[in-house]
Amino acid sequence: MNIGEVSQRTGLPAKTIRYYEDIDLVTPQRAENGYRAFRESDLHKLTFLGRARALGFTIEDCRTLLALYEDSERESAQVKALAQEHLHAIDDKIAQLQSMRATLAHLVHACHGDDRPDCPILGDLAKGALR
Amino acid sequence: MNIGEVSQRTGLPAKTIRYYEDIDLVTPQRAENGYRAFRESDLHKLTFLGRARALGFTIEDCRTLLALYEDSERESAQVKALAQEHLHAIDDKIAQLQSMRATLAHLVHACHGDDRPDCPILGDLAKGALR
DNA sequence: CCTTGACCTTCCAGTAGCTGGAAGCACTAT
DNA sequence: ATAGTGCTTCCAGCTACTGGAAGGTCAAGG
Repeated sequence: MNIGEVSQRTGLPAKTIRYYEDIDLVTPQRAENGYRAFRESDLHKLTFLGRARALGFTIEDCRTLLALYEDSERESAQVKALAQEHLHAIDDKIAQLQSMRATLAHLVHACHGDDRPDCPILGDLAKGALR
Repeated sequence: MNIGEVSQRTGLPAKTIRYYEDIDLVTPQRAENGYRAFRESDLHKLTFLGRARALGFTIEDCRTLLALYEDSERESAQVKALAQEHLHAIDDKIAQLQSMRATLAHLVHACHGDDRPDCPILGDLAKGALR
């Protein structure tokens, strides 16, 4: 299977797939013409990676998950721990964004947004500044 | 005012302040010894930048906001539009994270997380893969 | 006067995770 | 033979910093 087909079937850009090879997440074989020759197992790994990335796992997390995935001796507790940690990170991020959102929404609401220059948004950003 | 004091008073790392000078967000004067000499107005700009960044505005947004801040002829509508656009971006991000969170929470919940290898988290990530 | 230590300077490199583009070979169809 | 697509490698760039090395400057203490 050439990279184009893999790209189509996984939904990952070819560039990304090459990059994943570069950082040793997949190691496709090579055809005689120098083209990458992907096996089904490579396709599965890439699908796996695509999903894990879509869930927001970092590349390094993905590497770990992939290793666990390939390790039939793994303890599911390890996977769960990693996922849970990531879940907390997501929660933190959501909380942070929501706090930003609240402040910003308040400011946007307060700004009349017309052709005059006075603007509570800028006012708030400059708070603490004398001018 | 030297960079150390500015750093303390704005809460921004000195490195960041130098970086902001590098990309022309602030242009402090120089003392004879080559040290950066910040005026009050630089401090205000940096405070402004710190707050805008804390609200998640990109550096380029900050540049625009700063220009509007300094422009007494501005129309507040421009500021409001920028803020609103950013608000939408934040909403999108929150929605995306919440969707991730839901999926992940479900998987975490489903995984018993013990010393056995079977793990619905890995199972789901591999979905579509035969193995 | 000299040294120590804190503070400042510049410059280079690296972070995460790709993405774009150039130059050039391989393959397919006409 | 040629055109067009797909593949290859390599280099650079993106965001917004951050870390570290090598070295100049300044104030205080002995």
